[in-house]
Amino acid sequence: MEHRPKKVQTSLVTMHDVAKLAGVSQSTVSRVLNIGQSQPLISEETSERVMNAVEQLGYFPNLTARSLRSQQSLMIAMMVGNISNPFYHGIVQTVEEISHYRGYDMLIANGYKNPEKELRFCRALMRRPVDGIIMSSDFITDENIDQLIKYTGAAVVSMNEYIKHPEVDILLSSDEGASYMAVKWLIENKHHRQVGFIGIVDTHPNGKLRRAGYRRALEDSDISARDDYEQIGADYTVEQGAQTMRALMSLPTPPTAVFVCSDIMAIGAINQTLDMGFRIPEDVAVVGFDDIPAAQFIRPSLTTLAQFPAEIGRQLANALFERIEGRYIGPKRTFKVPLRLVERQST
Amino acid sequence: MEHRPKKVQTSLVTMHDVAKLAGVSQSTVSRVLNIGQSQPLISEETSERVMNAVEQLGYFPNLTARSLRSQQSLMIAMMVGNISNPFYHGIVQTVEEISHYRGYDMLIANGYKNPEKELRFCRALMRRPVDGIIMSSDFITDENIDQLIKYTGAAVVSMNEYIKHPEVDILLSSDEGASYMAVKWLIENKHHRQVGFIGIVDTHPNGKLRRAGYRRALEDSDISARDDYEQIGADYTVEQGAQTMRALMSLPTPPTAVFVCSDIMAIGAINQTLDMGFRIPEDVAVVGFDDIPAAQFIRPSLTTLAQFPAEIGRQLANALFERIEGRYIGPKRTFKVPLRLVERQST
DNA sequence: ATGAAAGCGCTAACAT
DNA sequence: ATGTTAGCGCTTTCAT
Repeated sequence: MEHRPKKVQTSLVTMHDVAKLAGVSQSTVSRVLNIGQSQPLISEETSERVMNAVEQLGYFPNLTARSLRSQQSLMIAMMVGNISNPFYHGIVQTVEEISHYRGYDMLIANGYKNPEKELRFCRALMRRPVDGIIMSSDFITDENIDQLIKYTGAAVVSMNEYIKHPEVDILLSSDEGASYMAVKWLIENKHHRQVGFIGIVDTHPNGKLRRAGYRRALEDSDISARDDYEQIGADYTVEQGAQTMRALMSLPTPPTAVFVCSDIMAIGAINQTLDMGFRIPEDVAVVGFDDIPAAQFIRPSLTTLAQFPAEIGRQLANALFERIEGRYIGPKRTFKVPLRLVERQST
Repeated sequence: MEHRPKKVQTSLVTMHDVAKLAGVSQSTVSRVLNIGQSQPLISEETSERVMNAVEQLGYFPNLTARSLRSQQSLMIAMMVGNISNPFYHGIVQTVEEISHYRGYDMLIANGYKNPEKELRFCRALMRRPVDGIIMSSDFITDENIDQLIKYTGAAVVSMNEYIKHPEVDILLSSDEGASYMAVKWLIENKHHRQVGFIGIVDTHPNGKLRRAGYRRALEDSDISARDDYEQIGADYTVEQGAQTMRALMSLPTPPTAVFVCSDIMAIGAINQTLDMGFRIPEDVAVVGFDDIPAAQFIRPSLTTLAQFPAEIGRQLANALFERIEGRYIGPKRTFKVPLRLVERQST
């Protein structure tokens, strides 16, 4: 932080240079360049002279100056949980595409389920106001968001149900419904009656929903839930998947199908099952959740609930830009994106 | 782009407000806040009064204004090939961490091997100057970079050998050396003499290096290269891996080991081999390149050459900040990061 | 040690 | 239709 050399350099060519070359005033140059925004009209001729000068000098407008003056940054910020989680890839890509299309750049940060990092993100945006914010957070509070909105005027969209701020749109995957669908499908289309479940501790909000869907599907099919068919892992890891599956398959009457609330755990479960000498799907069918890339690579490939990342990204970006551009002004909206079952070899 | 509502809102609290509350001039507030940078000294008392006012008003410095004035953005930009490529995850994370630590935010974009997108990235940075740029590009030319540097004064670091600009540091993985090491290891430690190779068309620069390493290892071991042992895929896909492996294993004397220049292809190759009734590693050993997450998940798990993403990120960020902060001023430097062989079940 | 003032490059209200 | 002018919030001379 110390030795920062003072850059004397400043923009090589400014509106002033363009104006001089074109023989007009600087504000005329601004008008020509920002045409269409309820500006007074510009004569064909000046407009052309200006554009020529722009071309000739290789002029680029300075967005920093523009932002300072117009209180509009042409930037959006996005915080994801962890960019190495494949779930975010399609979302980030779609948001990026839409943002670029609209002329916005994208600032990005990882939250890492770390309160410090998440707060740092907020603080960064208090100092460098952006026009819109998309976040997937675990610790950011409604008050943090409120401060952000009040101070910077940014539009905010969240991917987390726990955010209740009245001006923040929420976008969710329908985890409960998708789980219900998958389990129902195992029962009705694949004729399983002994369906096990591998979940995740309740501190993880999605875990609860996915388990709820599983239970509802059993109930709806008049299958009584068995405690020993519900295994709960400590975290989303291959090892936890293997361990919980071992418990399940060591039961006197092991399930004939298992719904696993995450692909990573499902992969651990599959490898464990094969190691124990069972066949998949003949002895036991396995369904995962997320459709990570590896789901197609493993053998047997994994039947799983796939997100629609592009759709999620599209809805996030749309909701955000509706607010940024003033096409929607109003209270919190909640959007749900469905999932689809991708049938592969494990069922 | 049309309906943008005019934000009248401006920073809620500015240096002026702080100054007024503290009973000092605005420039004094600035001095207090930017202490240490060859500023004249400030009296204990004023300093304290100012800090109190800052606290009391909840003041945040406006980085946009600061940037405009100081010609320093406290932002770095990073372009990766494709954020869904796991290769970049650790790199991005490390760069982010170091940047945040130094007080910089990170703008990000995907190049997608698309000339348009890559150019868009450059154009965006001409308008919104950042202090440093890290890029992994395929089409950006030395002239593009030169323009960027001349116009914005940004420091630039590249992950691509083809960039020859005299002020751009280059960071490379030692693909040739790593390939050599892996093949040599197959020959010497695993006693293979018939080692096949699955590569990628020469338009992909890494492909060339990985093949070169393979050939050099054979030569060094006095094994004559066989044309039919070298299969070249059209792209990095599971399908191409399977197809090329089928060709290899259909040979009258198939290789007893195959070095595949990418994990994705290696996974295709493994599944194909198993489908053909061969055992791995008993009939044929397989080594991949990259160590993507799925390499651990598949069965048999994949022996592969692993990048050191954190190390790559660290070196990229260090080189960049050395230039940004003026701790290094001078010509292009080239850094190499080694890889390591991760032995798993496929060998 | 502190204040006054200039100006970074731009937009927009106000003139003409 | 175009020019003049006043800032946006900050850093940094230049005074004192």
